[in-house]
Amino acid sequence: MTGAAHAMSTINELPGVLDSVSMDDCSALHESLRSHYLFAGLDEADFEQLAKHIAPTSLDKGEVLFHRGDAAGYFYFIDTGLIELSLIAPTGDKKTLEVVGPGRTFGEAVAFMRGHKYPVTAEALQDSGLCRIPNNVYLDLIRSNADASMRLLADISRHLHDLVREIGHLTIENARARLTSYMMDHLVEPPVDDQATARLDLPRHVIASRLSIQPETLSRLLRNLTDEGIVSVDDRVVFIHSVSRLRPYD
Amino acid sequence: MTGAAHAMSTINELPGVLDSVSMDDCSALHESLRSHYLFAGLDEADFEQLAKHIAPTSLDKGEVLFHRGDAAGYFYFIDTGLIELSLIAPTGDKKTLEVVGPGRTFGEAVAFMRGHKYPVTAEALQDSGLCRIPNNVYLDLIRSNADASMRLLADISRHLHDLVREIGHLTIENARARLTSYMMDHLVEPPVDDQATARLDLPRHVIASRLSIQPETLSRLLRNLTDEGIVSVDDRVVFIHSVSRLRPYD
DNA sequence: GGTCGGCCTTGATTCAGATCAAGGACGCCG
DNA sequence: CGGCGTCCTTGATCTGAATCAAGGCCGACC
Repeated sequence: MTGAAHAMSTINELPGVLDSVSMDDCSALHESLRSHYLFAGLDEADFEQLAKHIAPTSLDKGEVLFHRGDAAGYFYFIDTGLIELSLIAPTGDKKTLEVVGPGRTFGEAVAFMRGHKYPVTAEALQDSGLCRIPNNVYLDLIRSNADASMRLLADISRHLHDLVREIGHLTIENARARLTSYMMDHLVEPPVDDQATARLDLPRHVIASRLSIQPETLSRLLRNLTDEGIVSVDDRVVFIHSVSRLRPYD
Repeated sequence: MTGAAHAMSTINELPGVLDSVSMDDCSALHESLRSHYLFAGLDEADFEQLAKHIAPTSLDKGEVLFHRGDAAGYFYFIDTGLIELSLIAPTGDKKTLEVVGPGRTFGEAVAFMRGHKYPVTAEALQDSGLCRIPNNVYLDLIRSNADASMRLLADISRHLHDLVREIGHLTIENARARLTSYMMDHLVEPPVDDQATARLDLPRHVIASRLSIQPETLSRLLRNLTDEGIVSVDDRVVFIHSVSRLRPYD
C-alpha cells in the first residue's frame, strides 16, 4: 500500500515516487527531499505516503508557476533552477521578495491562510525542476506528528523573521546600505583581514528589484563604491577591499 | 492538579490564575484568555496548567517591555492598553511595524527562532495590562496537541501574510496610497453609498511611523485630500466623501 | 491667569532616487 | 561577418518626500 499500484508500470524500484524522472535522478531527488528540514521529522512510512502524492514539475525560464491571488493547493521543493517570488504592482512594476534555489521549499506557509491564496507570484528565472507537494496531504501527516509540526513552525517563523528584517532594510536603510548589506549576505566565504569576495549571481535587474531600487541606481551605486576604492567589480564578482569601509556602522 | 496548590492562599476560586489581580478582573481576564485563538484548542486541564505560569504585567505609558535583540522567553497577551512593536535605527529613527491592542497577543512567533531574540522592540503607547506567557510551557502543551499547533501555525502564517502585504505597500505604493489604504483598514463601518468614516485613533506621529513617512508628510497629505474635497478631517475622525476618489485603483 | 512644553501644521529648501534618454558591450543567429 | 536583441552603464533632469525652520494650538501645572 505504498504506491506500488502506481509504480507497477515502471521498472523503478522506488515505489511510486516521481515515476517520470530517470532512476538515478529520482533516487538522488528522493534523498534530497527526504533530508529536507520539513520532511526530516517524518518517519519512513509517512514519508513514502507523502511521496506518492508528490508530482515533478518542470518550468521553462520566464514561465510563471502561479500568480499572486491564485488558489494555493500545493507547495514546492526546488530540485534544480531558480524561482523568483515577487509582488507585482498594477502598473507592472515588480518587487522581488526572494529568489529561491535548489534544496529549498516555497509556498508552505500558504496552506494555513484563510482563502488559501498565494500572496506572491512565482516565476522561473531559469529552466527549473520542482516537486509539487499537496498541502492537504502534508498537513494530514504533520497533524499526527509533533516533531514535524515544530519543524514547520520553525520554518515559517524564520520566514517571518526574514520579512521583519526586510522591512527594517526598506525603512531604516537607504539604497546604498541595502546593497552593501546584500553583498555581505552573499560572501563566498567569511571576511579575512577586512577583505572579502561577494558573488552577485543574479541578473542586475533582479538584484535591483530585490533591493527595491532601479537598475540604473544599482549601477551607479556600484560605480560609486568602485570610485571610492571600496570594491572592485568584475562582472558578477565583487571584491571588497575594506569590509569596514563598506559597512561603517556594523 | 490544576494549580490549586498555588491558589490555596487566596480566596480566588479560579485556581492559581493571576492571583494578584482582583477577582472580577481576574475571571474576566481568564475568560478572555481562554477564548483567545491560541488557547481555544487547549483542553481545560492543559489550559489550567498553562494558567499557573501566566504572570500579569503592567506597563506605564512610554515604558519599554523589551528591546530588539533581547532574549525572548515569553510572549504576551494584552488585556488593556496599546503596545507598539517597532524597529529602531542606529540613528534613533523608529519604524512602527504594528500597534497591538486588547485581546491580541504578540511575540509568539519568536519562540521558534534560533537565538530566541525578539526581532522588534515593544513599547507601551498607553498604560497597559498584559499577561506574560512562558514560551516553553506553551510549547510543551502544543507539542501534544495537534489542534493547538495548527492554530499557532495559522496565527503565524497570518502574520507572515501581513508582512508580505506591508512590503507590498512600502515598495509599490507611494505615501498617499499607503495613507488611504490605512484609512480603509480603519473604517468605523463598511462604506455605504461610496462614503465612509475612518478613525485615526493614534497620535499622528505613530500613524506616520506606521506608514513609514514623516509627521509633516502625513499632515500635508491630509491637507491635500481635504483641499481636493475627498475627505473632511475632524481631529481623529476622517469622513470620506468619496471612497472611489480616495482609492481610484481599487 | 500665565507660561511652559507637547504635538501638530505650514512653508521653504534640499536631496535621494526615479525617470527619461542615449549610448555601449556582448552573445546569438542568419 | 554583420546585424540585432538584451542587458548594462552613463548622463541629464525631475520629483516625492525628507529636512530645516517657524509658528499655532492646547492642556497641564505653577
